Amino acid sequence: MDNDITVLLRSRGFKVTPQRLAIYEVLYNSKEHPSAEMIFSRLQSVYPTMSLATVYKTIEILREIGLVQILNAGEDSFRYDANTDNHPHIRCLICGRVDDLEGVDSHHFINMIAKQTDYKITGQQFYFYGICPECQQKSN
Amino acid sequence: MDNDITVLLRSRGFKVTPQRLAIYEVLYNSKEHPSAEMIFSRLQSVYPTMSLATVYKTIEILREIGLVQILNAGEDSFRYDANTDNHPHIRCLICGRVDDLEGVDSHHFINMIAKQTDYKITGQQFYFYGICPECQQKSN
DNA sequence: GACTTTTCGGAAAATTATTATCCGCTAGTT
DNA sequence: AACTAGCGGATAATAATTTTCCGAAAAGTC
Ligand SMILES: [Mn+2]
Ligand SMILES: [Mn+2]
Ligand SMILES: [Zn+2]
Ligand SMILES: [Zn+2]
Repeated sequence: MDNDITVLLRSRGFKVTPQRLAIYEVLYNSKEHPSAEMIFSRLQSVYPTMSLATVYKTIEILREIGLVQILNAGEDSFRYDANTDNHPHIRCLICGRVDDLEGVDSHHFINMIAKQTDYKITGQQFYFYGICPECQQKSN
Repeated sequence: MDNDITVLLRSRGFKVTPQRLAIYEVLYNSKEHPSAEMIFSRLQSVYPTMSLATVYKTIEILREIGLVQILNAGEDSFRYDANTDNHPHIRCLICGRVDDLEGVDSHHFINMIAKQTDYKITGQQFYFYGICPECQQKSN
């Protein structure tokens, strides 16, 4: 994985830097769809001088080379995901966590839509919201 | 319709003003899911002194009383819709227009998701992107 | 390894959609 | 007509993201 990103960056004319590797590693090892701020603070101890702008600039490069996707879960900031497969997400309206919706096959639904529109569909995002298991328990 | 909103506003303790009626009317008579800025400039000629802040404040009230829904089509600003049914939207990546996807039945898909997650689902947004018929023609 | 070129990271300022504040004014009630 | 809670407009504030600028670091060349 560390090799994948190194090769990819270089082949696309981007330099390989510790910051870029570190930011990707946070995303790659996380299932919580961190925001720029979350990535930034997670790396504070390792890279105390890192700028938030570096996080944003790096994410844009990672998106460009196809290593991350940008999620808009209806919050005031974006979330980022190293899983670039198009998969649906769900956000808890109480604690704010954003999770994957596992094991969902959207193909049938998407094909149905494609047949009913004159648009040429190139992508889609499905966002659900609700209450996560933990928050359901707490409210009982 | 003009009566509906008047009654609704008053019954919820909001005053009925020309600006509020005008903003709702723009949304009600539009199929293009205008942003705050679009609503604002459409009303410039009729209400030259209207503030953009008034548009935002009014939209929030309209949302609160259930007359509009807020759409996040992945742009840098929100879109607003007087059709408060939960229905999918599609945005053209070339010209930027946001359209309804008509005649789509999402119930089966949503029920399938609901069965596969431990979340209690309370809502969802389906957002597609692609190329609209007009832009497809132009690129030929 | 030294030299050169190109791109980068960090700090700071800029941008921009949206929200908050403040105050004279208006809608709705009596 | 008078009263008052809520409003509209101007303006400032907020906050996520983007841009700018420059010394520094990475990759290519010898
Ligand atoms: Mn995900
Ligand atoms: Mn719509
Ligand atoms: Zn929760
Ligand atoms: Zn188009």
